[in-house]
Amino acid sequence: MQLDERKWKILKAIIKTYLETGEPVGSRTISKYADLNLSSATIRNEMSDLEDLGYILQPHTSAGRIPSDKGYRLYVDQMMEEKDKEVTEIKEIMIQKQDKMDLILKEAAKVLAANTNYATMITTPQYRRTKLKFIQLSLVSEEQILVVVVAEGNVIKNKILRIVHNLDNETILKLNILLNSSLDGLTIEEINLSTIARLKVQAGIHSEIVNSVLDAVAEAIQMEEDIEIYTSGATNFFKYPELSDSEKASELISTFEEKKQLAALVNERNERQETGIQVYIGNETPVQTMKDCSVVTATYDLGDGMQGTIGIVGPKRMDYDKVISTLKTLMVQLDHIYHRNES
Amino acid sequence: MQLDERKWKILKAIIKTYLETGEPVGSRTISKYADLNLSSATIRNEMSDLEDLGYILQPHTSAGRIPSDKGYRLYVDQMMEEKDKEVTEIKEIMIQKQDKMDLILKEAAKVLAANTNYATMITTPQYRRTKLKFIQLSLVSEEQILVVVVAEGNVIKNKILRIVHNLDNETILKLNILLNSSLDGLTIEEINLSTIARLKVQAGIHSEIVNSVLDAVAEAIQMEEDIEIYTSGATNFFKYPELSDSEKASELISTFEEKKQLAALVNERNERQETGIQVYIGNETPVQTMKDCSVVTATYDLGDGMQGTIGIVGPKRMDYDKVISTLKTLMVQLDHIYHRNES
DNA sequence: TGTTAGCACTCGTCTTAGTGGAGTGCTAAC
DNA sequence: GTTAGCACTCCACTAAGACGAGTGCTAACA
Repeated sequence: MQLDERKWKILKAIIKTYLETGEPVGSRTISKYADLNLSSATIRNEMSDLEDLGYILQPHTSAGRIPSDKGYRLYVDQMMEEKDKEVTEIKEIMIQKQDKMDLILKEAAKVLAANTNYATMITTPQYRRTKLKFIQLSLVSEEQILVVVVAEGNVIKNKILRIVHNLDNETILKLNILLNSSLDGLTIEEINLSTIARLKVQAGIHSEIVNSVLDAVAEAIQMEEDIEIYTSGATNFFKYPELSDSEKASELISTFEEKKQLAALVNERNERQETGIQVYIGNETPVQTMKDCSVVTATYDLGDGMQGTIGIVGPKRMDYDKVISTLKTLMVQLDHIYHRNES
Repeated sequence: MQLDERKWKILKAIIKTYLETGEPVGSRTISKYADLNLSSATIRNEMSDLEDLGYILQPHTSAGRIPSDKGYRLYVDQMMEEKDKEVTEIKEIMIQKQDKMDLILKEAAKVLAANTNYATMITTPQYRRTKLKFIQLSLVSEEQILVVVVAEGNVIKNKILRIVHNLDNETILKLNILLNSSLDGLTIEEINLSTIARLKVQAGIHSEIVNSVLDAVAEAIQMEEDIEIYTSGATNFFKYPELSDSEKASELISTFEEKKQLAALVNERNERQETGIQVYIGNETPVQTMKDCSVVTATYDLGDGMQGTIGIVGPKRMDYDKVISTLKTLMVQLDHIYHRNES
């Protein structure tokens, strides 16, 4: 059996109604739908078919129907196609004077949560294949030197090193020049053993410092350790009865608090490359605790190979339509903000 | 009427039992207590007195008694006196190789939450009256300079400035020397208008850069904006039936997620200077949403005027004994860790 | 052949009444 | 001053019943 025009309309009506009410929807409710003009009995027949096809299901006999994961999936896929061009507007995010991306991201998570009434997460961008831009050593006190590493995209890392033998400013200057001239513009993969060996020879008696500096460099460019995940609106789960019983809510909120588990969502790289938006419904999610939820993730791209992920977690009866539009808008905005700060 | 020895013993027994079970405790339960040897009837009489005195109360007729805020308060005050010298041991916090205080604090919040089964929060240290140690300007690209400000306690701030007219390295060097010689060792209060005016005169045509740099300095030393609060174990609220109904739990967890409201706890500076530990019971708390909870805060002090706050939020029937011991131990540990990293 | 009205049936939810038990306060005796 | 005993209170739990939303099926209609 195929999904004809009418069945699709009915399915859509069921899903939409369920999204609003959160309760199983019956045939009479759907029969009142304007552009159908069918009696409840007819609807019942069609619903029975839709159930056989696996798009909807009954929580128990004599209850209405609710969409199955398969039903949601169809709905979402269909919708993504329709929405693909259109990008709606949401209010400009309030950006405080701080030009720090971190704060903006935190704010974005908050705004998103407030707007959608779902739980949200956002990661700091990951600097894949980022190049070194600048290294600076300075003598802070007699036995401490400060290492500052700037990578492409103005990612800055500091490290304080303890040193054994005294260094004078002139030596530091020389080391600075040496380091910058040897390493400038290289990616982490390009700094290999031979580069390092050459560096050490040139550094002479200060080769141990080179080691420490390289550690700092590695730390600065290495993303793994440094990826932060900001979350907001975890308590929104309480707004949806199907998720708000103690046990489920506790699990979900814990997951959000822990953050580590959320990394799984980030790392699942988007198969849906075209739009960068990925929807996981129910069991499709890589995070087990979210099996009763739907998760929508979007990848934002700031150029220079910097990418981050935004995610929204809510009940399966999520307003997919709005969520996807909002995410798209946000991605565009992040892009703007970033490039405005840049120039 | 005064609290005689026997009443005090009974009150303690009631509170202890209630701390464990979380349910109103009746006279028979207490009568079984070893070192009392009284019948339930006698206990009932005493309990009636204790109720008149306001130390315990009945949720409803024919239920057992639970401690009132006043009862908890007496219990806690008494206990703090007893525990004042003793500092117990808990397992060493796992410190990863990172020598960053931030990570340690996050970890500390987690360990504390896991250990106590309450929700915990910890603030990054606030750098009051911190002195400037070092300023470094460097040319990163043609129109960007990097400002690095190091304050006492090795707090490092970075800022990227955009510049209009080209600067050569020599000018930068001069500015560096100028800035460091004028500002080194000063606190934020000591950098006043006359200092700034003098600086600008000396900087000549580059006085606008001085402005930007001073902004960065202010930002680096200013604590307000920069105080981070890490939280952990917010879902522990679910473990205590009296806090776990949707509404209360949601409010509490929101408060923890928001973090802003938590600042109120931090800012209430400890009246109890001697130990640095402060206990708020029920309505005593400055945060309204926690009126059904108890809050224990401790101030840790890393020297150099750097202080932070650790807090634990749980049900009123909190294991005050353990919490206070644990907090004390943690404070000592933070101190150790910090000074080990320092030297 | 597709659509519809009608009806019996199912099953979850809400309400109500009833029961059991934990705990108290009071009184009288030791 | 302490204790045993008893009547009383009130919550928590359970079972039974009423209600209603929704279904599936059948028969009639266009």
